[in-house]
Amino acid sequence: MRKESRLLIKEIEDNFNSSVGDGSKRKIIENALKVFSKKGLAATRISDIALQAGFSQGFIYNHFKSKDDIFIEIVRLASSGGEYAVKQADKLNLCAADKIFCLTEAMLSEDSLSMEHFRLILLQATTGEAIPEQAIRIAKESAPKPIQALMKIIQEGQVQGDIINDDPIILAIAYFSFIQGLVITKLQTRNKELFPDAEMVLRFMRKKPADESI
Amino acid sequence: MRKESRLLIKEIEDNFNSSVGDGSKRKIIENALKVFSKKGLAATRISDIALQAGFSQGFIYNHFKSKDDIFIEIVRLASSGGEYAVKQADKLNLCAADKIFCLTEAMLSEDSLSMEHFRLILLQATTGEAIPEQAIRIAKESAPKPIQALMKIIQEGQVQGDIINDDPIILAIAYFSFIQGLVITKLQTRNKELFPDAEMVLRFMRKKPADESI
DNA sequence: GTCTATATACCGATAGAC
DNA sequence: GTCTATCGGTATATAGAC
Repeated sequence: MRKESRLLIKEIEDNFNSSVGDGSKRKIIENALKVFSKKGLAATRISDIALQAGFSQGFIYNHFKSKDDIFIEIVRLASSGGEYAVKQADKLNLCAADKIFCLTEAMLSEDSLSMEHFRLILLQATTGEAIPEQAIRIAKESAPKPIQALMKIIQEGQVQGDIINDDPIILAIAYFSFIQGLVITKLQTRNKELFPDAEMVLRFMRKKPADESI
Repeated sequence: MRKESRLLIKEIEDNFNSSVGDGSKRKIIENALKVFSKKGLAATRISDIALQAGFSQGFIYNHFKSKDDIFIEIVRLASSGGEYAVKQADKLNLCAADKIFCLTEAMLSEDSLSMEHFRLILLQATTGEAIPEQAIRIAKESAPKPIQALMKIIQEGQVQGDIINDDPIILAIAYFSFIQGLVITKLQTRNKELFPDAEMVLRFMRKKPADESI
């Protein structure tokens, strides 16, 4: 993995850590994130979260009004995370194609745990119907932002001649769909060897397969 | 869309229709499929299914032992569907790359409704934890089958010189991940114009971008 | 600040009517 | 074959103890 990718991962995790607050509330959110991403909103019990966080069931209600309330808070966090990752990638001192390469390595990395959970939460928030109205609204409103940010990098890459001259929006949508699917697959199989790398992923938008030495 | 893709869609839908049985039980399954794929197992109420199917709540229990029982039945149907689609694509009288092209068009088509729902159900069955043990087992056991079937076509394409000489398993995994992600994106946005086509999707495994006229 | 105990409501499943 | 009524279990959220 490139050193810039590692930097990116660290920045993403740091951003998560600083967004999530402190004290008991932080503990609740961190653990709720894990449980929600595994079981989904409807199937997780407040007692699951409490147990995982090391508190009693009733204690959760000192910090949150309801289960939905916790979920909405997490969706809010997750919604800002995606855009942040792309923006940080854009700040790297690399050509556009390499910025996207590092973003991809970061997003597919085993170490981007918060990223992985976030994508699952947003998945639930946008595909499910048994989700608080407010969570759906937040997720839908923020969905275009990472796409917009990536579009900008893609256009830069098209000018530089590394990226295919298709509609940048469609390329960006294809990109995040691919990443989404890969994260899900990784979660399902937990097989680290038989897994596509960033090089393969980016081939669908690269003009020349660059140099086929992997 | 190619005519072979339309044929494929028809075969997939027919296969679904003939697998699902008849009478009231069929009505329950068809409607449970819709509700489950939207809300997830935990969040759907038996009454949701009953309402959607036009029956009373208690009537469901004349045909199924429990809510889990319905879900397991659907997972069973979904599990056979994916492999069937790939096998049918393989029977098309085309070169390997074109078989995969048609498979892709079929899977991304608006008309492959059963396919879309199936993927969502399998997604739940493999990523969720609050899922009946039997459903997880069925889903996990069947997961490698479409991959195996696609691998065979990919290898054929590599011999024919149309597909990149990467590990066929990894290419197949990447392919289904991509499709999975795209189906989810399509469901989230419902925007038919700004959407990648089969040509773009397949670029990551094509040796030559063939002829770049789209 | 944290836990225990409880009320309130809801849902899955059953039993029995038509 | 289909529906209505109901029981029992379980989870959320509250209230009050320590």
